Amino acid sequence: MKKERVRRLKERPPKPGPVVYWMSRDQRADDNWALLFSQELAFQRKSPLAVVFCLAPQFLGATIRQYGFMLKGLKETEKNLKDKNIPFFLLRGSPPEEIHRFIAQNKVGILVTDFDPLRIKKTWKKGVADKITIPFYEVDAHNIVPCWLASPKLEFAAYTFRPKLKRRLTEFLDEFPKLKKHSFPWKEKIREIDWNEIKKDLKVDGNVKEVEWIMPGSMAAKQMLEHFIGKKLSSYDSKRNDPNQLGQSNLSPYLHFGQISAQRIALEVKKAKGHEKDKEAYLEELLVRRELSDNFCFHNKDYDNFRGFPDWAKKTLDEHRKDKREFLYSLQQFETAQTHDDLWNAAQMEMVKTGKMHGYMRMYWAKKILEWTRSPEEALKIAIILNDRYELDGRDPNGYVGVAWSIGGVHDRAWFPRPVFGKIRFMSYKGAQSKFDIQAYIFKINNL
DNA sequence: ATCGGCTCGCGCAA
DNA sequence: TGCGCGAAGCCGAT
Repeated sequence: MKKERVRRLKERPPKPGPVVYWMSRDQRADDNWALLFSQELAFQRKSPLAVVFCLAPQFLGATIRQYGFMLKGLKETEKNLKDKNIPFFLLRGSPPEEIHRFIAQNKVGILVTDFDPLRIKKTWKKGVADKITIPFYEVDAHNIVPCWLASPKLEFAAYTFRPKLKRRLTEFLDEFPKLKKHSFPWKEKIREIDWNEIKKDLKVDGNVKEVEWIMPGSMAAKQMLEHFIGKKLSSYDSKRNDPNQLGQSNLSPYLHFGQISAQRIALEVKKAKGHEKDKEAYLEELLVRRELSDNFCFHNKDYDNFRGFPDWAKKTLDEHRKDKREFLYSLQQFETAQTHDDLWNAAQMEMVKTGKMHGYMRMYWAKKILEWTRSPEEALKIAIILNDRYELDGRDPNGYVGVAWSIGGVHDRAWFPRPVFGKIRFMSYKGAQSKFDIQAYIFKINNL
């Protein structure tokens, strides 16, 4: 495995004792560079290896919808790891404290974790690094080209990022080695995890129900990928922006929880039969836009607030603060889909009912929140609250960048000015009408 | 249906 | 310093 996928978070001489992978963003046993690196270290040292996941009692407003999806995926991962003689421990509580406690109790020699650009994860890792006295590594198991290598700075747009990413892609888009059976057994007794009890014990919002149209876990993710390649890829370019066509890959919930690796998807799509145009359209989204989202959050501490917008966008939004808003809605009115716009309401209901709004509608939805609230700050806040509450793939760099693109011109350019939006790109009901059958979409959502 | 204008700033060529 | 062009558009003219 390429050593460039690994960074040191803490330099200390290694101690004897097991290698532990603190799994967080990449919740899978297969195709996981952080786990593969951990096993490589453990074999070199002839030491036991374990995977640890720390379940935070609450996480950025997540509900049972997301926790349920995650826990079922983790249960499967526990089994896949067990098949390789790698124990899986589920801790509960504040991650810095619990990880530190685990390391001390089990006399761990080296700690490895996966990469995540979000603020809360950085804080957790810093908390752990400050407490421990062993080497601590971070592996980018989520991106194909490690985030810190793809570009050393905040990229202005996709066109500035694309050539940098592509230059590195041939080098990093390689096959995964197989996870091996681990031959140095864990010494202590391994307690069975009672998954039902853990779910019952959660103190998260139970009002946003779990969804049934998509099955959680790595196995289901692979089936979804096969289905996408077999049935949808060949018309991806023409169908993906029509909310009435089932043209999207539906892989984002799995990608968000790391139940499948983007690198695996890219390898399979490249191998697949089909037109280059469709493959390229999909790979553009999977690679360039996804990894650009990590770039944005990694290099911009204000990735989820107004200060993170580009200067031209802040300036133009400031100049239009006093513009008259034709409609004004509260969070509660948005949440319950009580606007005057039947298309907007349908998009909101799609998200509430299924946990996944169509990609085209996500743009329209967020831009209308800007149009119908008192300030861009309020709009951004409402969009993030709703996205994180209902979307299976909420709390993801992709989500933050999506609303920042819609409301704050991030990775976009200036357009002809108009009220409220200023030079931020506008989208209209009429425009949607010219692209797809709005009534058919509304009908479909009402009948879910 | 299709086209041009609208507008900003990065990155590269000169 | 100039120039081409970009993550998904809109609008009005033809």
